[in-house]
Formats: sequence, C-alpha cells, structure tokens
Amino acid sequence: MSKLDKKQAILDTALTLFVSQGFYATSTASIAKQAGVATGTLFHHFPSKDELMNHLFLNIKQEFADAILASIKDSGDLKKDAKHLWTSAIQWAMDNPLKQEFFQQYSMSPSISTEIREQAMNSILGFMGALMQKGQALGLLANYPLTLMQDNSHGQFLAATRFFLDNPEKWQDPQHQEASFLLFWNAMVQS
Amino acid sequence: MSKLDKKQAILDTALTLFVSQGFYATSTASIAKQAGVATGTLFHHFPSKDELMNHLFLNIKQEFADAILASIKDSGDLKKDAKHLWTSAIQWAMDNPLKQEFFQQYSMSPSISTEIREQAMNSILGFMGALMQKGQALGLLANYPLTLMQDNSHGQFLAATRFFLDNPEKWQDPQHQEASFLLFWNAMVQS
Amino acid sequence: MSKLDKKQAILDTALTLFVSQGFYATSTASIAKQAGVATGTLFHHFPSKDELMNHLFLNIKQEFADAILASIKDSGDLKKDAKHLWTSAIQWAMDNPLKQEFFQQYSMSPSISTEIREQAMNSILGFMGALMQKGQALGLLANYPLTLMQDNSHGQFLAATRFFLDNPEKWQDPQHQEASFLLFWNAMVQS
Amino acid sequence: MSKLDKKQAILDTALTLFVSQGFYATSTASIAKQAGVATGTLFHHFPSKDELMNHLFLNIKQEFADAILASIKDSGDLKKDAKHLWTSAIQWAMDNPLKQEFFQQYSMSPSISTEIREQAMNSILGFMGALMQKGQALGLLANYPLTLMQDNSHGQFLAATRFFLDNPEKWQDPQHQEASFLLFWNAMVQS
DNA sequence: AATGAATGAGCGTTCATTCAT
DNA sequence: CATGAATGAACGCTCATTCAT
Repeated sequence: MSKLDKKQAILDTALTLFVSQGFYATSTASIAKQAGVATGTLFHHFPSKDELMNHLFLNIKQEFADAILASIKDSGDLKKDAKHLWTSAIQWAMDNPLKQEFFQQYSMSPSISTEIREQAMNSILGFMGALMQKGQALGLLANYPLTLMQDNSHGQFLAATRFFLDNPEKWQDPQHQEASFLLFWNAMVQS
Repeated sequence: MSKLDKKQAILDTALTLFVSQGFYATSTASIAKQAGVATGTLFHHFPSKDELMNHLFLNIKQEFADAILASIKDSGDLKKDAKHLWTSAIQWAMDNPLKQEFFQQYSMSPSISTEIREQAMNSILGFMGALMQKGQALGLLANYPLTLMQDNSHGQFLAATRFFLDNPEKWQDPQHQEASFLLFWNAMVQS
Repeated sequence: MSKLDKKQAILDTALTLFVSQGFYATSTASIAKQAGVATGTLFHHFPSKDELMNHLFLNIKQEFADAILASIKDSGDLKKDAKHLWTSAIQWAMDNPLKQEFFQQYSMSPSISTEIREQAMNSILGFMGALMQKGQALGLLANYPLTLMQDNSHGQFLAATRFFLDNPEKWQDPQHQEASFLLFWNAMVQS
Repeated sequence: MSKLDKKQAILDTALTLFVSQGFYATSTASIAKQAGVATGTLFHHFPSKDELMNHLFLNIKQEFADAILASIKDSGDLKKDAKHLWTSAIQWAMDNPLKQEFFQQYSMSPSISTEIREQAMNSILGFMGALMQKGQALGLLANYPLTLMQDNSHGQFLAATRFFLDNPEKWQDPQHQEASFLLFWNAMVQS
C-alpha cells in the first residue's frame, strides 16, 4: 500500500465510521485498525482527530461543489436551469449517500469548527444566491430578502435529500421528482 | 434549595451546556457543578447521562407541542389559520431560543434514541399533516405526496427559525415575517 | 413490621445476597430494598456494612455451635460419639444450606476481620480438639501434633459439606455417609 | 524496562496486592502505581481487571501443575509414590507462599469465573484421582466413592498447606511432615 | 514514513454513609 | 425510630496523543 493509499484509506474509513457511529463514538484507534494502518500513522497524516474531521468535511464539500458547478447551465430559461440545478444536486446526494449523510449529520454539529462550516455553506449557497437574484431581476421571483430565501432553499434541500435518501425508490418516480422541484420553485415565485 | 429545585437546576444546566458545548463535550461533573449539586445527585435523579438527555428532549418537545396546540384556530380561512400556526411556532422559538437551539442541534442527532426522536417528530408534524390534507381537499394546495410536503415544511421551519434566531431584529420586521410565511405557503399552493 | 422484624429482615436479606452475589457485589441499598426498609434504616441497626457482616458471621457461628453442642454425647464409646458429632455437623449444614454456604465463602475471606474469624474457628474446633485429646489418651488415636490434626479435620469437614451440599441426594446414601465418616476417623487412628 | 518486564511487573504486583488486600480492595490504579506503569498500560495488556485475575490464576495453576507433574514417579510402591507426590505438592507451596496463598483465597471465590476455576481444579485433582484408582485396584485403598475421596484429599491438602504456611518451621520437623502424610494416606487406607 | 506500546487526564457511574425531616 | 435525598471520594476504564524504535 502506498502513502497516498494509506491516507485515503484513513479518510474513507473515517467517513464510514463517523456516519455510522458518530464522531465521538469513533475512536482514532478503530479508524486506524479498520483502515489497516497503525494508530501512529493516522497522526502522521493528520495532526489531530479534529483536523481529520475538518479535512474530510472540506474534501466532501469540494466534491459536491465541483459536481454542482459542472452541471450549471445558462439556457435562457431560468426555471429550466433551476430545475436542472436542483435535480443535479439531489442526484449527487443519491449517488453519494454516505457523503450526503455525513453532510446532514455534521453541517450543523459542533464537531466541526464554525469557520469551516460557514465557509462551506457560503460556497454552496452562492450558486443559489446568484440564481435567485437573476430571477428577481427578471420579475420571476418575489422580492423577499435574499438571505431569507437562501436559508429557506437550503432547508428545503436538506429536507428533500433526507426524504429521498430514506425512500430511494421515490426518486425514480417522476411525480415525486417534479413535486420536489415545484415545492422549491413555487415557494419563491412572484405570486 | 428544595428537591424539585435540584432536579430542575440539573435540567436547566444540562440544557444550557448541551446547547453551548455539545452533548459529548459536556461532562456530567460539569453539569452537577454548575447546577450546584454533587455528582451523585445527578445520578440520583437520572439513571444515566443518556436518560437525562432523553428526559430533556421529551420535556421540551412537550412544551413546544402544548404551545402550538394552544394556538390552533379554525376560522374557516385556511390560509389565515396556517399563518397563525406558522407565526406562533416561530414566536415560540424566538421566546425560547435556548430550547429551539437544542431542538435544532439534537432533533437529528444520534445522542437521542431513535424512538424518542421519531415520537417527537410525529407529534409535531402531525399538526401540519392535518392542515395540508384539509388544504388539498379544498383544492387550495397542490396534490403532492403528503410525506414529501411534510418533510419540506419541516425543513422550511428549521431554516426559518435558524434565520430569525441568528437575526432576531428581523423577526420584528413585518416584511420578513410575511415573506417567511409566503415561502412556506406558496411552496404548497395549487399553481 | 416491628423493630425486631426489620432488623431480622435486614440480616436475612444480607445472608441471601452475600451468598448469592458476594459481599462486594451486594450494595447496602439493595439489601435495604429487598428487606423492605429504607437505606437509612440499615445504618440505624448496624453502624457499617462491615459490622453487619461480622454480626451475621457471629450469629451463624453461634447457631452452629449451639447445634453441635446440643448433639454431643458421652456414651463411653469414643468412635460412636465421634460419628454422632460428625453426622450432626454435616446434618446441620444440610439443613441450613444458605448458612453453610455463607461459612464456606467467608470463613477465609478478608471481608471478615481476622479476630472475628479466629474467634469463630477456635470455638468450633475446640470440640474436636477435646475429642482428639481423649482419643490419644485412650490410645485410639495417633499421637500426631494436635493443631495439625485439628486443621486437618477442619479441612475434611469443609470438603465433606461442600461435597454433600453439591450432591444432596448422596447424603441419603448410607454408603456415602459412612465413607465420609471413615475418611475423617481413619485419618487419625493409631495404625 | 522492556515490554515483557512491564506486563510481568503488573502480574507480580497484582499477585502481591490481591493476596494481601483482596481482589475488591485492590484498585487497578494501585496495581499500576506499585508496578511503576501508567493506569492505561494495565489495560493495554489486560482488557479488564477480571481478565487480569483469570490470567494470573491460570498462570499460577499451570506452574503448580507443571511442578507436580515433574515430580510424579512410578516406583512400584504406591505409598512411597503417594508420599513423594504429597511432599512435592506441599514443598511447592512452601517455596511459593504468595502463590499458594493466592490459591487458598481464590480457588473458591466468585472473583474467578466458574469455568476457569473448575478447569483448574480438574487438572490438579486428576493426578490424585488416578493414584486413588490404582490404590483401589491393588486393594490398598478403601472402595469409597471416588469423587468423595478426591474432595476429601483436596480439603486435607488445603488444610495442610495452610498449617505449614502459618507455621513454616514445622515443615522442617520430620514428625510433622510424616504426620501430615499419614493423615492423608490413612484416611483412605483399607481398614 | 510507519509502528504500536505507553501515557495519564478525564470520563460516566457507584455506593457507603449522613442527616434533615 | 424511620426515611430517602443528597453527598463526594473512589472506581474501572477509554482514548487522543506521543515517541522510541
């Protein structure tokens, strides 16, 4: 096993165990053991358990952001673009259930330092913010305060991914998929 | 200090510390010390740290449910009733910021046993579910799958309370208050 | 329940629990609870857990000594008298299995203070000592050192009661009963 | 201090303290401290205090069994062989007073799990059992039930070692040594 | 870089004992 | 005399972290 393999094995194992047992219930010794390395090795790659957690969090956030960024389109039809974005985001969650679960569990937990958490939130909500401002400028979306709309959308996204993660077969159902998007979109529409 | 005072002091201190430091970072010794009782006293009233947590959770959930239940009206105007419900719920959160914070942190955390958590969720989401079914029957709300709508509303509620808790002065602003309700209501209306 | 009843209930419960769970694994709270009294009541009757234990030990030892004393005969036939004594002693153990078990467990354990233990041993072994000296004077028993013979007899008695307590049906068998006595008696006879 | 040294230091210290203070009155912290290691080190080598105890018990039982096994002879003269066995067993106890004391205290105590205790008893009493059956076949020993004889011999052995451990100078006295054996042997002899 | 034995502060919990009622 | 809530020292044990190899 090469160096990179060991570091990656530690990260992979940590993700699995943090999600299934929780951060505090997972000992560094158990991560090392299940990753097939010595306890000391974990601390060669990460200065502390907290740093391992933050590293993991930033890694996953970046993966998600990259996936979303790659799926952004500008077709001229804002609603269509928004639907594409919404669907891509949930699809990523369905494709990466462990990572999404990790996000759900730790994006609001004190196990992750505040600055890291906020940094992650901003970068993701940034996409949505830009889209919303565009919609407002076009008169498609209501002129609600932007930060309120952003937080609301984030809450809807967390609820939607939790729902579909718990009921994966429903994500295959076009009615559910469509309803999920409309709940998100109509909330903001100029009525 | 009377008997009840000591038990209550433990519960109050535990609430404060669990919210500010997290469950695992809060030692039973620190709860006892700050509550002004001996370590043994905590275990005289609660068989374990976990049971103390569950007790706290059920207590707060019941308080919230009682507050919501007391504010339910049936005026014949569903949208008006819904707004009253929505406003009351957020108002309770604004009046009890510590308890709302506790809810945000622990309603999805493994620190609370699954059955206790689900029991709490169901009792609260039950109100919303009934209201939604009524709205669908009247043709006011879209015929989206009920469970999806419920989870979506819950997500919006968590987002709204977090937003107003972080920006309490905005809850005084009628525009924000109105926008918050419309985001919730319009998401579900029949378009 | 009268005062004496409560004190006796505590002693009875302590005997049962000390035998079945051991001294250290039995909490004073559990004794009080099972005896149907408050925790404080135990400490009204006995100044400490250790004193309760010593009290129990002396009580039982006295009961045993009384039973043996009552069964001593002087028929002129030493072997017959010895057999009667031996049989009576084991019979008492069979009739009071809990108390005998208590004896087996604690007569050598540090849970009971040394002086109390020695005091108990001497009073019981005294009977045997007198009998042995008589036998030696008559030329029936070998002139082995008296203390060695006493300790040997005690060891045989403990072994015999343990055996018959574990196999109570064999105590009904005359062959076993006779063999048990002969092992004891022949060990000491002048060969 | 090497690794093995530390583990051995823990075992040695535990033996001394368990014998002098008892199992429950000896804290793991005191064992570690007196052994010159950290508390965690004890638990690095033994998963729990109970396991440390069982380990100790099995170690000592094995040592004793090995010593006895090495001293077994088959000279054709059964009584002579028996005396050799008896003397060797007591000699081991005199040479290892701490370990013998440990045996006396714990071979019947609930601090050691039942299966471990029985396993130890059987392996030791096995020697005696074989010797007795041989004696019965030769018509030298009485036809008492074998298990009763075994238990009886065990009781005599415990009594003899206790006696000589408490009075070590008497083990030097040929009269005491001879008497001790005759008490054991004559008990079983065909009369 | 990798190892894993060693560390010791800190944890949740127990329980003999006290004392106000 | 009886009660049981309260006490706090002490327990067995865990685990993030260090460091000699």
